[in-house]
Amino acid sequence: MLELKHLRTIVAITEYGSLVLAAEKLFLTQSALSHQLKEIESRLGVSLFIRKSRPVRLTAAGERLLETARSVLPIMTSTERDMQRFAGGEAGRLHIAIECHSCFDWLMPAINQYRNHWKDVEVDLSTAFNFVPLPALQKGRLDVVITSEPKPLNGIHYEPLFRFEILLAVANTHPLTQLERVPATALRNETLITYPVDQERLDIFTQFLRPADVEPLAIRTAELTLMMVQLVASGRGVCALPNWALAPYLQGGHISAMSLGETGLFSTLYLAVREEQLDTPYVREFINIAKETCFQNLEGINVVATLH
Amino acid sequence: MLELKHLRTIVAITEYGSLVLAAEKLFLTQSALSHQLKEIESRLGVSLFIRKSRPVRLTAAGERLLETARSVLPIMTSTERDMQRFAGGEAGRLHIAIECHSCFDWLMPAINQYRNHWKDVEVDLSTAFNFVPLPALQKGRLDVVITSEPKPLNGIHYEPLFRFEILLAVANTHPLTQLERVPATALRNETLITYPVDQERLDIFTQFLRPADVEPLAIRTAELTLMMVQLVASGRGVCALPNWALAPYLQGGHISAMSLGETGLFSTLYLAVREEQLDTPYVREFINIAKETCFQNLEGINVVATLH
DNA sequence: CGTGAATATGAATATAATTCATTCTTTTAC
DNA sequence: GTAAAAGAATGAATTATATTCATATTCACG
Repeated sequence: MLELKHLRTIVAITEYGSLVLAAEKLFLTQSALSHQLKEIESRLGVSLFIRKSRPVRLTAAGERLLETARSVLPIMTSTERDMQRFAGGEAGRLHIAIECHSCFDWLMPAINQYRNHWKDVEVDLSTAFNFVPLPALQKGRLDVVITSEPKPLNGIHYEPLFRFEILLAVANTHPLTQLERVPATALRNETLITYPVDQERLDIFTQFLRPADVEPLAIRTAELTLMMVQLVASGRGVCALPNWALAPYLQGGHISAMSLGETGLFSTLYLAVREEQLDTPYVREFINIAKETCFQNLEGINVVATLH
Repeated sequence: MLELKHLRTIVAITEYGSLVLAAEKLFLTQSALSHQLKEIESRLGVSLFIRKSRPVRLTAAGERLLETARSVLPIMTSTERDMQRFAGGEAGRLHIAIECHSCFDWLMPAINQYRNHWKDVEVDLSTAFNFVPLPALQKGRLDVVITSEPKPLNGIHYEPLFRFEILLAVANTHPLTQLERVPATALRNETLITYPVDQERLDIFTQFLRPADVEPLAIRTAELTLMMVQLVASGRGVCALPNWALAPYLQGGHISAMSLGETGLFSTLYLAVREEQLDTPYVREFINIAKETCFQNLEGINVVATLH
């Protein structure tokens, strides 16, 4: 019934005091305004202006409508401004999911830095361990997925972040430290400590143990990298971790990192986004910051990583 | 650009989860809604819903728009409800002007009583002594005028309230109290006390002194009836007042009230409104309450009034 | 991978808004 | 008080916008 058009009309007429002037400001003819006013007055069953006087004056009902206009129109203006932000890619939603558990370590600082510059972007990070993140990305429930398995999917773009080696962490006192490289078979006698996620998602299984048809002696899980490292240090098992996740703990001297297999077990981390979002400024910028942060975190790590 | 229609659409779609259902609730076809949505999305340059999923889900921009809808639509609803009140004559404006100075005495209680039952009517009382009230009534700047001169005017209805006598108040000790009735000429030797308004508006001049071509010895003014009475009581002049205004002061025994001229000076008080408003409930009711209040105030006064 | 339900699309139609040309009303200035 | 000027209202014609109908396309789910 009532439309914003009418509110704008009411405001213009009261502000300029005549239909002629108001019409001009609204880029309409006086006739259009007169028709419009007549129409809404008859629909509402009230008269809004007293035209017998110049400048035209509001009736009581008109005053009430003006009051509404004054509270509603600014809201609409600011809404439209926000829409422009969304349209211009300055504002948006960034629901991020990580498949790779240790990614927290470098992603959190990246997100914090990003937030400082993109206040109008609603960032949300979920550890997507109980749903499949890539279809969710496709359907728009997610906006960014950090993954090491770039399954080709319609409309999904994978941005490579960095290549890293998955190393086996063992206690310094462990007999395995005597070897140059660790073969899959060596794990038959070890307790393997992993994050509490599906084995499908762990490269150590999919890329290393399964191809060699090896099962470790036992498997136990830990939530945090630190916990895993402590378990390893106290000789209760071994664990496979990305070089960059392991690096800080190697200084302590309690654990060693060793390459897996003949060639080492390597993987690449990708940042997946929908192709349509690739040129959106706020997404583009997130990708840039993510990459930068990776480089900073990886500086000097490769050296450590190849040590054991 | 944005219209309320769009806000209503957003709300309906999020509420019902599909265009089909939402369209039904909005009394539109699914096609209409799809076109509308597409249109506004392209105008804003953002997409508002993700249609690839069922139920359809809001994008970040859509969320923002929904937030606006939730704050704006209730305002509009309550505005429309108020418009209905205005249309139904339950709400309105009652700017009242009194030409007759002593009318305060009975009008104030009337207004107070009226206000209790008509909360949505904005009542305003102005003592219109520096502008001509009837043209203002015609043009809608006023809504009610209390006057004793029912000048026939286009579109103005005069509702008679009551007939009253204008009496001359004199001190009990005054020689005039010896006369049966006071002729105009008797005022040649008197100081006449009046309200501080134009003589045109005072019946004592227009109906009594001027026709007899008499000017009083002196004229002085007082704002309030009480002050006039006190001046009269202390012998500093005489004054002409409506019988009902004078009545309360006659008990005191310091002043007397006397008829003017051979037949007495009578006048009728009218309540003037615009004809178009005559059937509006809130105006009609004001007229009724005004009349009732008059009757109550006048009960028993006629007796006193004819005394001196 | 097919089926049913939902959404999108294009052309036709219906509705609503706007303009043009003119008349009626109010204000102002003489 | 009246005429001129400015503003507002009106009606018909026009234009723009919204809606529908018929149909194609897409998506969810088995």
